Amino acid sequence: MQHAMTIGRLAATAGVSVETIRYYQRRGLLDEPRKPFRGYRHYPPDMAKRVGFIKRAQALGFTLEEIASLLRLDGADCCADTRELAAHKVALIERKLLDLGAVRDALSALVRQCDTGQAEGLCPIISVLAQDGE
Amino acid sequence: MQHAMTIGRLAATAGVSVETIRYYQRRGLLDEPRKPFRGYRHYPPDMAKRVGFIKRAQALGFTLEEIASLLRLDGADCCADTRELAAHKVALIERKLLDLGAVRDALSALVRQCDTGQAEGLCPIISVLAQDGE
DNA sequence: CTTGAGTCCGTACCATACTACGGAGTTTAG
DNA sequence: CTAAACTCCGTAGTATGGTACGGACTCAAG
Repeated sequence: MQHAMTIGRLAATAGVSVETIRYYQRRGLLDEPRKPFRGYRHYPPDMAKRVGFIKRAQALGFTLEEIASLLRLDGADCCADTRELAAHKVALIERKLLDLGAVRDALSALVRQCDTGQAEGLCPIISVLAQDGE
Repeated sequence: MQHAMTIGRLAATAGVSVETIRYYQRRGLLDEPRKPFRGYRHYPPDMAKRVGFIKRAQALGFTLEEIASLLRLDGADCCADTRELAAHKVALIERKLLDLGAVRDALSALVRQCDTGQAEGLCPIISVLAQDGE
C-alpha cells in the first residue's frame, strides 16, 4: 500500500468532494486514519472503493443509515440480513412502479383528450391514486 | 357539504398532523378556507382526498413542488397550457419509471444471486456493491 | 525561504419536509 | 359557567445529505 493518498486525492479518485468524505466520516461510514504527529492523514486506496460502494448503494435507493449497516455486515456471514433489506426494497419499488404507471396513464389520457379536442371528462389525477393502498 | 370539518378532524381523517396540513397550506398545496368572523375555519371532506393524493404522490418520489403542479392539473379541462404541463409530467414519469425499473432489476438480480446460494464466503450483494465496475 | 495550494477542524449554512412550542382566542362537554 | 380541548398564528427546531467558510497549520515548487 505505498499509494496512500491525502483526503483531496481520495475525494478526486472517488468523484466526491473533500467535504463529503468528511461528512461520511462524521456519519461513521468511513473511518478517519490517525493523524501523524506532523502532517496530513493518509488514506489507503481501498477507501476509494468504499466510497464507490456508498455511492452505488445510494443510487439503488439506500439511505446513509442503511448503507452504514450494510458496511458493518460487510464480509460477515450476515448475507441473509442484506438479502432481506434488498428484497424489501424490491417490494417497495414494485409498488411504486404500479402507482407511477397509473399516474402516467391518467396524465396521458388527459393529453390525448386535449389532442382529440373533447373537453368531456376532466382530468381525474387525484382519483387514480385515491385509494388507500398500503 | 354538511360534513365540513375542523382542521383537527381533517388531519385525523387524512392521517397526518395538524401541522402538516398548515404546512401544505403555506406551500400552496391546499387552500385555506376563509376564517369565519368568529370561530374556526371549516374544511370540506374532499380536502382529505387531496391530502391523501399528496401523501401517495410523495411516496412515489415526487417533491411537494411537483405535486403542487400535478394538483393544478386535477380537474383541469384542456387548454394548451394544461396539455403542455401534462405532457411534461408524462415525460418526467416515464423517466422515473425507467430509472426505478433499472434499480429494481439490479436489486432483484442481487437477491436472486443470494438465493441461488453460490455464496462462497462473501454476500453477492456486498461484493457487487464493492466492485469498481462502471 | 517564501508563497500558494492543500489539510485540519469547527461551525454555519442550504433545501426539503416536516414537527414542536407558546400564547391567545374559541368551542364544547360536564 | 367553568375547564379541558381545540384552533390560530408565528416562530423555532429536527433530520437528511450535503456544501461553504474561516483561521491555523503543513507541504511542495520555484
